[in-house]
Amino acid sequence: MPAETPDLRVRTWSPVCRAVALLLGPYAEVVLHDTATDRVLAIWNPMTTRAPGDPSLLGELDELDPSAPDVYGPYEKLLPDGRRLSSVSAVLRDEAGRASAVLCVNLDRGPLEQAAALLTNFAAPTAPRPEPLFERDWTERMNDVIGGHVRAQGRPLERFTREDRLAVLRELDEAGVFAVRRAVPAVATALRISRSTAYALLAELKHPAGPRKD
Amino acid sequence: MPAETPDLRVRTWSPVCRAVALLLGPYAEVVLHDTATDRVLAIWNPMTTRAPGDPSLLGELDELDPSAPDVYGPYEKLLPDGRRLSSVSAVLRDEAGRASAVLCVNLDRGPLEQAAALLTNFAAPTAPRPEPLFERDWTERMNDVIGGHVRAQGRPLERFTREDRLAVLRELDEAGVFAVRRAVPAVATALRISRSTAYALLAELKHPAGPRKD
DNA sequence: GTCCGGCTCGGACGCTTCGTCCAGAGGCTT
DNA sequence: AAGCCTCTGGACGAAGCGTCCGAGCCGGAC
Repeated sequence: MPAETPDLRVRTWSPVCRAVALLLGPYAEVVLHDTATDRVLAIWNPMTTRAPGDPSLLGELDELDPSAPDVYGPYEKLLPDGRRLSSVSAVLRDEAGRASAVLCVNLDRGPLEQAAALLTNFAAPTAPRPEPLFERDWTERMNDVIGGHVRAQGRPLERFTREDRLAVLRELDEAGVFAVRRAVPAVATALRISRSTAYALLAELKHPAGPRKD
Repeated sequence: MPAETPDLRVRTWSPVCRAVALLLGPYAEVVLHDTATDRVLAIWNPMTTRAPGDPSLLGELDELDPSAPDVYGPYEKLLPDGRRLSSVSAVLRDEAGRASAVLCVNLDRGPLEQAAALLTNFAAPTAPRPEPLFERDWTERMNDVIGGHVRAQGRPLERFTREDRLAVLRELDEAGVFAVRRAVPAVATALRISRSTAYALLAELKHPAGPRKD
């Protein structure tokens, strides 16, 4: 993606990144992270709006521990718009063996799962869903709830109605998500609304005597 | 399948049976049962060795009950060779409205399930999640952890040593409890220590190069 | 077109909570 | 007694929280 960058790491790994991005078509993004600054170095085929320079948000990969593995995953990630990703990460090292970057490949499993669901549901006996839905941290829960509504409404996040957002916030509130620090701004961002609007909608939930009319 | 039969029912329903058998390819069989004799009237695309005249083996469909539905299923059937079928049945009636035959369509779900498994397993996550983080009412969790240590140490809360408190705080921290608003003062109270001490101990956890000496 | 009501937005404000620091008060051992 | 360690309440700046306001952006009514 970047025209020409003076960064040696980008020049070194760019070909393989481009190749992977090309192979996995539109359903995978490839991200190169800077371990030192914890920011995005370069990104190919981005699925979100992340751009070089943005914070990476990937936890510390403990590259100081020599016994730590170089490759992680595949593990699951959830996007606010409901897409489910399979992600792998690799620690990239320079000639001296020092970790200098982290490569992440995020594959959208949505289309595959959709096809699989189509097949399993085709003429299937009406059976209860074996979905355990185990515990995750609140950020995952948030993406889960939002994604669930996206799928349920069949609407992309940008075309959510006011009621959709209210429903999402109600569910998250009942799940106790807003007891967590910094949860409100995070949810607002994920919902693509401003912090102000988020608080306004939340107030409306506790305060049904709002300006709403039916 | 049958060449020409004098049976009115077979002549009546044969076209739709042939059509369904054709549509569902090699993976479905269509069977027409005689309700009176409980025997196979005709069969298209058979998956087993059943032939016209064989006993139907289909359970009582209770066609005497006028409130019983006309269509059953889809329900699951198992074949001796392990194939899993999805089956639907329909009660067929003559002009007078009397049940005269039962149509069964048996679809082999095996190939579909195989394909579905292939898709779901493609690039599926194998690692759980690196984050064990928070969920469930944290106040309950807190009491749980503290109570566990009290029992494990056999010491009442007032006689806890510094290390005991450190251990409790470490466990709660790893459980992500302190991501919750107002959690630190609450834990401090529960541990019978001051807010200051709680923060001091927490700082010591993150900063093992503290004033501690051993 | 103009107006208007509803909604969202960013920015700003005051208040609460967070996390740190410090001086003092015990309680150990020596 | 002194020295050392730890806990404590109080105080502080920084950060986060929640509310409010004026400005823009529609979409419908006129």
